[in-house]
Amino acid sequence: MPPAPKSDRTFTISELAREFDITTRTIRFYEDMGLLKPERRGQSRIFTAGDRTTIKLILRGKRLGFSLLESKEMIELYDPAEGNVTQLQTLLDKLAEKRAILAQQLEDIRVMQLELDDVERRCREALATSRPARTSKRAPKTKSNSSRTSGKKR
Amino acid sequence: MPPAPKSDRTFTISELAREFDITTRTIRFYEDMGLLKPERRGQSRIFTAGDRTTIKLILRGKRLGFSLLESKEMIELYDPAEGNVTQLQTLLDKLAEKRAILAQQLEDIRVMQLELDDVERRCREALATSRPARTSKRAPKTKSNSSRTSGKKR
DNA sequence: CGTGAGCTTGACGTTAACGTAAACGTCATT
DNA sequence: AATGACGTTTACGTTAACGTCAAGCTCACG
Repeated sequence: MPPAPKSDRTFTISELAREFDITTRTIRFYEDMGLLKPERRGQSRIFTAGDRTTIKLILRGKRLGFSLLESKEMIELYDPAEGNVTQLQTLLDKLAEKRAILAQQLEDIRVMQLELDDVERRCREALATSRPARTSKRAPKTKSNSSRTSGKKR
Repeated sequence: MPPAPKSDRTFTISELAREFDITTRTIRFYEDMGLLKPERRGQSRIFTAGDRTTIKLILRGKRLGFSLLESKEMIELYDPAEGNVTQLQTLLDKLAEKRAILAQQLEDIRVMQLELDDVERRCREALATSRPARTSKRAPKTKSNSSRTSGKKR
């Protein structure tokens, strides 16, 4: 028989666990939550490429701080299971909602990056002035002072 | 007496709670976690502008899925309290760590946005073909079929 | 003076997202 | 036939981040 087309590949629970560096318990938990619906080969679960994708989506959601229910919502948006056809407008609304969240996150990240830039800059300055400057021609000069020893007594 | 410079303004717990739409319980919890260190006026807590900023940082962290401990770490990076001066290299390492996380989040958001674009596009297509098209000249045509009713029996 | 608004400190309850352990089934191999 | 390597279910435990009382101070106001 022909070597089953790659798209039909199935996975065991431990294969997926290894691939995504999660435990089998976690995968079973996702099933309990209704996020995965693997078929059964006797007792054992058989996962499809679709299940694998779902796990990817869940983990991406987690990296952005989404709860499992939020991820579930988004996955259901993406995969309009049943009856959703009658709810196209609702779907568009939810899409806008999610977009708003992502936009806020983008802004939050942007600001955080700027702040990290600032911290790093000051940190490098401190390094440069505390050490006699490696190849620099400028004398150490015992510059003003740490400039970050402001406030916060105690 | 002069009307106390704005930077010296202090806040009560409920003022901050209202401003950020969180409960006083939450603020006290943040204090227990060591994130806030308000002074005391007798029994009552007196919050400074710095405390207010800290709350802002915490909430921004939460929007990105950071735990309180993670936010605390970042805040401590930003506000090198004590002894950190000796750990400049460690600080730079942690900065790089945080940057990596933010970069991953940016990528995650980018992909999600693309996916939402895709869902929305198909959604609008479905709307256009299901309704007879408002000002269109093209006949409804009872197009192929929903094209999204693939797989997933049951 | 008592009453309400706002503050305090416990201390137990709750939810999400798993961890962990027990007890068992099923093969393939030794 | 026993030993692993893998799978299963059931069920209680754990952590984070608060929620939700309870009981009590304290101060201005009518």
